[in-house]
Amino acid sequence: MSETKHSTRVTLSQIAKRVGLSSAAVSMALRGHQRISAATRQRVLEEATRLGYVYDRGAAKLRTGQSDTVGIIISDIANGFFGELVAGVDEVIAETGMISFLFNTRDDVRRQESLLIRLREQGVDGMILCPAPGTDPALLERISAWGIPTVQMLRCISADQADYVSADYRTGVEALCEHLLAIGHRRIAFLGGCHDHSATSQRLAGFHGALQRHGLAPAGIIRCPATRQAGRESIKTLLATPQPATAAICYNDLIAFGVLAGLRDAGLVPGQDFAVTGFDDVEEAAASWPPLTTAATHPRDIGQAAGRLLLRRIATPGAAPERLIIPTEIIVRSSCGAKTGG
Amino acid sequence: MSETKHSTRVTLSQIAKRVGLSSAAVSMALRGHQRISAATRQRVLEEATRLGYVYDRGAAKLRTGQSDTVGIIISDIANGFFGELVAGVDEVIAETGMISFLFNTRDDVRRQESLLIRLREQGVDGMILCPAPGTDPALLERISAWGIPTVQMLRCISADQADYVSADYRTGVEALCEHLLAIGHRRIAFLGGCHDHSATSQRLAGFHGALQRHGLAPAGIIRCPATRQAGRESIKTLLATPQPATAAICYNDLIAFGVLAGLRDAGLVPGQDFAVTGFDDVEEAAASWPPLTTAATHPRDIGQAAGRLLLRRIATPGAAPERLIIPTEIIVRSSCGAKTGG
DNA sequence: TTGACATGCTTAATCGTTTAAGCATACCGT
DNA sequence: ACGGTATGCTTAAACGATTAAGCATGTCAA
Repeated sequence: MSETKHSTRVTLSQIAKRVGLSSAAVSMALRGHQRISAATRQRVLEEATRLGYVYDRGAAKLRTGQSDTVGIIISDIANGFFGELVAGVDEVIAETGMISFLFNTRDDVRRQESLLIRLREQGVDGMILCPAPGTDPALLERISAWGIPTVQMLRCISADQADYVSADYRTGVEALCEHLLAIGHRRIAFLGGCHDHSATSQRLAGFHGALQRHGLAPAGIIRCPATRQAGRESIKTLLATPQPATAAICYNDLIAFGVLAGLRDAGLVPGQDFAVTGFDDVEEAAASWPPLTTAATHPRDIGQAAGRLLLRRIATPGAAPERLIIPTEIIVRSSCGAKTGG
Repeated sequence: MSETKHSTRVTLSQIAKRVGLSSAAVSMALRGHQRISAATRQRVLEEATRLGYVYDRGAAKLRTGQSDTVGIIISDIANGFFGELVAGVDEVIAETGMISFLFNTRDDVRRQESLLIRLREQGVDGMILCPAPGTDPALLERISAWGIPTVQMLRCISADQADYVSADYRTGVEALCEHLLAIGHRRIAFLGGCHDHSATSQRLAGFHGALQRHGLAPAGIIRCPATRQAGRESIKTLLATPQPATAAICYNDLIAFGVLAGLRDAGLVPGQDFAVTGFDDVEEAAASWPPLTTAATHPRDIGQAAGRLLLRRIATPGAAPERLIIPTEIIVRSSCGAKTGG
């Protein structure tokens, strides 16, 4: 309760002195090395807790080269979707006794760059990266030259050079589009995805694919940031066109929520006068007004998969890059509600 | 481009060898020590980048005892409110060249405990802690014995033992309650706050204070987790009571959103048949349906304040604990809309 | 009795950086 | 010419852990 002295760390050799051993023996005892007798081990453990010993991971890392630490770099913690994602990664990582540090680029490439440098200096054993839009295509080469095992998550710079885990954006958007077509819509727009990255282009591929199969053209593609506010403004722009769309497929749920608000601003009833779909199925989607038709992306599963892939990569750095696409399911709610006709 | 060798780190002494200096001189040169000539410094810098030198923070920490690292422990990254909060902390911390590691307890005390231990082993220079409900009251004593400067954020175990930054929950709820009273409500309930911690009790104090001033009693207090879903269910429980309330003050915006949905489930029009207020003013509050009356808590400001307080604490560990309460402002929107009468 | 081998430890080196102390050399005023 | 001081480095010892190699013992089979 009062034995600990401030400002001076308890070390292995202090324990060693008290129990009459070498610090090497103490180190082995604490880690359960089999060449140390059970009795000795017991004495060491007791003395360690008595003195208030704290393992110095920095010192250990210097010697072993392993930090038991991985970095997770994501673009936006404020987006609830990422909360689940990170929780998924963390479950898997924590199980092995490693710990995951979380960092937020806010989709700023410069910030991403400085975080990467910092992680490298810290000597993490691996990284999970959700690359910011505008990331230098050569980044993966650079990272691989650094020798840090890395998994790309949600967005990929190149799936040939590093592992990659994501949701099946293409098929998800395709299914949403098919649904809108099935209930009679012919003028469908796509909203969102302000930067070019894989997560955007895959969605657009699904969008175009579905339309082409029906011999239709997009009724508008408006790029905007993935925020509520941007969605709210985009829908106004869309409605101001000569022959406005009757339905919009949004980049994600956040934008869709904005669109719902924007429609009400314009005096329209979402789901009745205009159909809206989102993407991700965040918690709010079921409770919004009207409830949102969307594609569920299972962020926790994606996170877990990314974590497992990273662990595998750390264990066997040489293996060929893997690519894991987690299926999505569309969930029909009333935001795409009644068929509106043409 | 191809000079770097894998698996073998470039060190100070390698640079030293190439430029014909001691590793000590190289260390000083890289850090801009004034006793090293400009010419030497230049040569060292060039050789360092040529060899692809990477600073080893672990090794430096071992020697200096400083990690230039702080830990932020929060309860729920999935809550958008925390995103801003963390961004605020980070701005202030990053400015000094330090870096902040983010961790998520998910309001689990056991997880919080293991994170704290891990941060201690990592040797962070300081922590910002948003304690999980049910945290041992003796925790602050323990941490202070560890000698790690710590700032409590949003929730406090004890404001006498460590710095504390928070929003003015009491006054905020009081103002919301006064507003509801002013527009005619007499039966007002409080929803949310499932665990006992300061952030809950302060809100309840504001609630009771305002009611008592008008000689009224609460029309119900329902405890529930701070989630949309919980809000949606709580309002049903509330409406099922004999003489149901006509207005509800919710613990935070998330719960309020749930309540809005729950009211619609019950066939009521929120803001017209029943008044609802939230807390925090998250982005969604302005765009929800109906827009939410709430108290703005300025999470970014709180984060910045916490960051600054931590820096001060690291600089002067001996100073008396500070307590900083950031004011809130109520924002009236239509969710508490028309006076409903009694 | 002897060699082989297992057991339970110790010794000493090492990871990469920082820093106090020391040591030349040059420069300056007197 | 001489003490004093500033400049620009070097030497060597840390920081706290891990680990390869070594060294006493004890045990056991032949």
